[in-house]
Amino acid sequence: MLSITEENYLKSIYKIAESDGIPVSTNSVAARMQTTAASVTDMIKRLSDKELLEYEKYHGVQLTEQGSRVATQLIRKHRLWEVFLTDQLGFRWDEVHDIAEELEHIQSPQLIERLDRFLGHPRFDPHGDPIPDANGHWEHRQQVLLSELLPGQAGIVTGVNDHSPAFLQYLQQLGLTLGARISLQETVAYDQSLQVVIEYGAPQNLSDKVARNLYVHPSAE
Amino acid sequence: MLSITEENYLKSIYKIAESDGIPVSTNSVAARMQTTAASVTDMIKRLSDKELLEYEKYHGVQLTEQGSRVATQLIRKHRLWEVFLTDQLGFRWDEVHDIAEELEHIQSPQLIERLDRFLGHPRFDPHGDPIPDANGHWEHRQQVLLSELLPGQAGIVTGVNDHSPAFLQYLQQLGLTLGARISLQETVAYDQSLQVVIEYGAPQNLSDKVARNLYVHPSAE
DNA sequence: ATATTTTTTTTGACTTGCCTAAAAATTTAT
DNA sequence: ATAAATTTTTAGGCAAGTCAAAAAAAATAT
Ligand SMILES: [Mn+2]
Ligand SMILES: [Mn+2]
Ligand SMILES: [Mn+2]
Ligand SMILES: [Mn+2]
Repeated sequence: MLSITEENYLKSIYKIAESDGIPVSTNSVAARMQTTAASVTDMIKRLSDKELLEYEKYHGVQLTEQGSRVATQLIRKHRLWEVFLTDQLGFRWDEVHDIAEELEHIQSPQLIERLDRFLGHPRFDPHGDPIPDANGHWEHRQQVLLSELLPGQAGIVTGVNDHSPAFLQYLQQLGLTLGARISLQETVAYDQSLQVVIEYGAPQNLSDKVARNLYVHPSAE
Repeated sequence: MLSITEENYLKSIYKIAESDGIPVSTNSVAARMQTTAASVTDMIKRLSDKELLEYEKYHGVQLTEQGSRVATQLIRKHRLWEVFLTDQLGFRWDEVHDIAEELEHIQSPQLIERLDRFLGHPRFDPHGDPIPDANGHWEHRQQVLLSELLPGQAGIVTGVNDHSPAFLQYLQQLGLTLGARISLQETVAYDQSLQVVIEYGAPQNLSDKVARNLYVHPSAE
């Protein structure tokens, strides 16, 4: 059985590999885990001994099949609990991450399968992220960053790139929650900001920072 | 913030004090926690430093106000999660203890208050044990052990003294779940076993061991 | 090609939580 | 009251996980 710490390392390495590619560097893990490179080297050796990752000194790590499976199951648990927290307990989407960060470590395959059934086998979490099934597979949704839309195009909000409470709260305030419709009128050359219409409201301006952190499913316009 | 281990010690000490009285001995804690007396002495010192209990060398410990509060809130969380697992996820009463043993350590007062509301503010857990409220108070129910009933008396099952899966499964099989009616016909002097009628069925014999581990609310006959 | 900077590993040390074995204190029996 | 048994503490040590500082390797700049 793995410790909570070991599980968190595996999940971090998995996510870094997903976004930055492999191999995963010691420093990138240290940054994400808010710890030191020395601690990471230490843990990497232990996880390597347990055959959860492959480690070549000075050249980073790569999860093994087994390590990947642990990571995706953690992600499955994390996202299912997030659905529970929002849909059943009424938490807002910006409040659930930290709690799910703890709940994901509860050890009971039975619990998670029953929770999944209870929730109606949701395929996406409250932030639009896909929920892996018991075999580690998930649905890939066609989506692009808002910043990639062309003027005149519209889209349905499907997810976020930045999961910080600050960003999520701001989106909520703008009405840019999952499923909301947004259409792009024009881009402002000066600062890459966008002129958009949210749910047929009054036109307004969104920064490029917002646009680069919001996923939409392009729809007809 | 307390570690999971520290929390488990506090809960154990609280429960021992509840059943055996104070002060709580080092050995009794070691037995309940399945560890050694040396480890307990070690932890006791740490908890004493944190003012969660009062410790007099060689004379056992006693929880402080603060230590008691931590313990009752853990019990509250444990029992609320047990209700969730049985009522919402469909677990049997003999399956929930170990999972709740982990869930009780999730750190989020908001979570537990929302869970409580979601469950409809239950006052008893699936084993008939009372659930402390946010202030650490709970309802005291009038109940006696089945072994204390007199021949001719009847009662409604309200709880168990032994929480082991084996006992709970056996009770289930007998139909002796919470709310079931049981009437005592006579006691057998030879082995203290009881001749009983469960829910108006055929008379049958129950060992004194069962009788000493089942709580009933005496009712008219 | 060499020097400089950055990244990674090693070393030594600390805390938490655990253990066994030995010593000390307390309780029980005689 | 003393001896024996039991309980508790102390001592010394181990594994996990952490850190700061020093050393080594790799990457980058000149
Ligand atoms: Mn986590
Ligand atoms: Mn999420
Ligand atoms: Mn516990
Ligand atoms: Mn219970």
